[in-house]
Amino acid sequence: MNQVYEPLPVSFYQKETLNLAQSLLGCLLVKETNEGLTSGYIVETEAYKGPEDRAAHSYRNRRTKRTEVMYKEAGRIYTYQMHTHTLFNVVSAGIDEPEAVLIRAIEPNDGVSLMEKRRSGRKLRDLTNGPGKLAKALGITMDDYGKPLTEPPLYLAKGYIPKDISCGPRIGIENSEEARYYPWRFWIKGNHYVSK
DNA sequence: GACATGATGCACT
DNA sequence: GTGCATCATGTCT
Repeated sequence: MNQVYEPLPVSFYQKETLNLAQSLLGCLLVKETNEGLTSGYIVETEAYKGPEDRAAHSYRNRRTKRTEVMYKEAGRIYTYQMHTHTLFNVVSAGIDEPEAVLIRAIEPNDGVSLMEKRRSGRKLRDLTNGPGKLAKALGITMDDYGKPLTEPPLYLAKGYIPKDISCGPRIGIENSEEARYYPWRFWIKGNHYVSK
């Protein structure tokens, strides 16, 4: 299949994690598979900041097989399994700085019918408005773990500049004590496809 | 090897 | 709003 979008360069990812989490909003997330090309504009993200962030997998520098890619350079893919779902993160910060940005929701763009098929015929709005949902809709799996986001089959491309960004506490980390209140979740204000 | 846990989603009330 | 399926991963033994 021909590549129809130009991947963003690695320099795009080389910024402070909270900054990157906001910069990702409006970018086009593209996945190419044998079944076809699917894409969506990122509308919701969450930043996870390394050793001091109680909610991060890399809290207290916990370096395991799962978190290993977080210690690599920015712009790599960090996927992991949660219950029966795959969640997709963008690795941020420098070498040995285990930070990442979770992509929580996208706005469907290309390949909507394929995404509907992968999501058992659910309606447009329910296709990609959650981290597990968008991974399934785009066909993101653990096979993508550790690969660079700067080339197919999974990459980011230029999208649009969001008009207005909101922030608030992250979702689903109630057991993370003080970290549960950090306003490190970002979304495009008023967007129809934000998860909550 | 055994066991506890969860950055979720879905069905149900 | 509440309950729970379900399994990879991490930790302890």
